[in-house]
Amino acid sequence: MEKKKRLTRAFFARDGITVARELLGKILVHETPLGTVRGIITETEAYMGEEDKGSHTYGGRRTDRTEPMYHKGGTSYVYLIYGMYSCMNIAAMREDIPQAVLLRSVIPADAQSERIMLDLRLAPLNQKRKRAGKESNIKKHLADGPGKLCIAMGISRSDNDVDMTKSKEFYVTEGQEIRTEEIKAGKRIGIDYAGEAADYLWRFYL
DNA sequence: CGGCTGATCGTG
DNA sequence: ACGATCAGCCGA
Repeated sequence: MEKKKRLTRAFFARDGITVARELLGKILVHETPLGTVRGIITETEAYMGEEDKGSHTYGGRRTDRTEPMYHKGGTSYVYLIYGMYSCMNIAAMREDIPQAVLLRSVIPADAQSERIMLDLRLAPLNQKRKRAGKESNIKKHLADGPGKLCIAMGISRSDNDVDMTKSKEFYVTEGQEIRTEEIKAGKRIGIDYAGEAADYLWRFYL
């Protein structure tokens, strides 16, 4: 396993759009009970603080839930959505500036990660119904959505408000070089209520 | 592939 | 009440 450098505070202490673009190709690492999971980040969204109608912090909503967004760049923000899924974000900028990047999609960085992701993804489904044969379909959609990403990487609300520039279990490392022409931009997903902000091209993917 | 629906619960 | 969602199911 080649050694990759961990991303430092300086990386995250920039505006959310820059961090969102530059996180593409980087590797999210999480220590789980099943082993170390590494995912190459392939899709992100920027949430740009108190002026962004799409953001939880719009209008200065600094609450217990949104508090991690106000923390230093590199702080995790994991919240429960629709009562049953988690969404994983990393705060950008500095203390009191609540910009953040939603991680929407990763692909496994190695064979061990792929195996663990599959196990973690199958577990809840097996519980619901004794359905075999779903494996091939799950493999095609291992972590291609914010909820699926969290399940596949074993991320839950216990991973909220972690300083990812310091943690030994939860951090981001350098990955593969991405040329700017490989980065595509689109509208953010699932924020139709956000008025004109729903049309901003703040979603980035490879 | 695109569209629709039920599931489920912490937060404000 | 309401989601920064997902799986399952339907029809084309």
